[in-house]
Amino acid sequence: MFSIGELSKRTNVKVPTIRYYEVMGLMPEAERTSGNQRRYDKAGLERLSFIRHARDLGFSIEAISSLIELQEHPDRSCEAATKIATSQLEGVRTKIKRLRTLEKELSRISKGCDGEGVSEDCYVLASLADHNLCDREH
Amino acid sequence: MFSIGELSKRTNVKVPTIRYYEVMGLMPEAERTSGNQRRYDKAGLERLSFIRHARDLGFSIEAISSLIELQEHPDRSCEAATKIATSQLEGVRTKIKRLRTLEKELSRISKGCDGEGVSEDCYVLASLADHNLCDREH
DNA sequence: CTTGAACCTCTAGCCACTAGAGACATTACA
DNA sequence: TGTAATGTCTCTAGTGGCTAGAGGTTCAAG
Repeated sequence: MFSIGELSKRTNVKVPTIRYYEVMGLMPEAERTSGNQRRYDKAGLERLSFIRHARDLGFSIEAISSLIELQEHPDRSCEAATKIATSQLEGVRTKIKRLRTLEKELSRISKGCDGEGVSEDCYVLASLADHNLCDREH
Repeated sequence: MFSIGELSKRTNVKVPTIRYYEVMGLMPEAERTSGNQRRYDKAGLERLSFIRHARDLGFSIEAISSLIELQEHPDRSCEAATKIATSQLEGVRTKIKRLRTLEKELSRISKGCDGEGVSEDCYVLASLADHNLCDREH
């Protein structure tokens, strides 16, 4: 049995965040000492590691909620869990695509100003002011 | 002179968002009709297009604030504006890197379950539970 | 038994909006 | 000119995923 601070150290999740996960229903309500402090065991540690890992991979609290429910009702869980993971993957790929477009545009804009000294007409500002100067949609 | 709704249509920025930009100091306080409704002219339209475009490129409200200030004091604005754009570009590149790592990991995890039928041990859930199953850090 | 660190609950703040309530203004048409 | 529909006004509160701080209690070491 260990305290919330111990749990925090072992998982690299901050103390208030652990309490937040409890409020959100991701962490079960912890056992308490006579003085009302939370105590955790191995199960708590594993649960929090799971949450942490999933958050690191960008899963929302809601998605993690579903995944935890699936863990607890293992019939058919695999299919459903894969679906959640796949949709997460799709989201990530979409974000990457979008960011790549932004990257191209921003690097074009940033480079515009650099060397040559038409100093009273900033290319960065001009580009932002006029979408027509852009190479592509974003 | 046109209304906030007109401006909204022309820029694809929602009406409450325009008001929000005014509160945040990105949009100047608009002229008002005798009945207290906002009226805009070409300058307002251009300003909002600028903001919209910058937001689309992921600039924060704060960064846009700085860019607008630079627009209004054009001495040395180019250098400073380029700095802001470059830092934005850096941020975007960092995000892309991170997301690529996630993508690899998620696609590995999602594929784990698909075909073969070890149905009582879901690979998605197992992977999330145990970071050691991961290929790399994230 | 005392001290100091860790813990408790509660509230508010972050960003960039978005939604909704309830009241007033404008506009199109009869 | 009357009226009805639509647009606009301000204000407050909610979103997600935490984070910070106040003010108080409990625990563990010496």
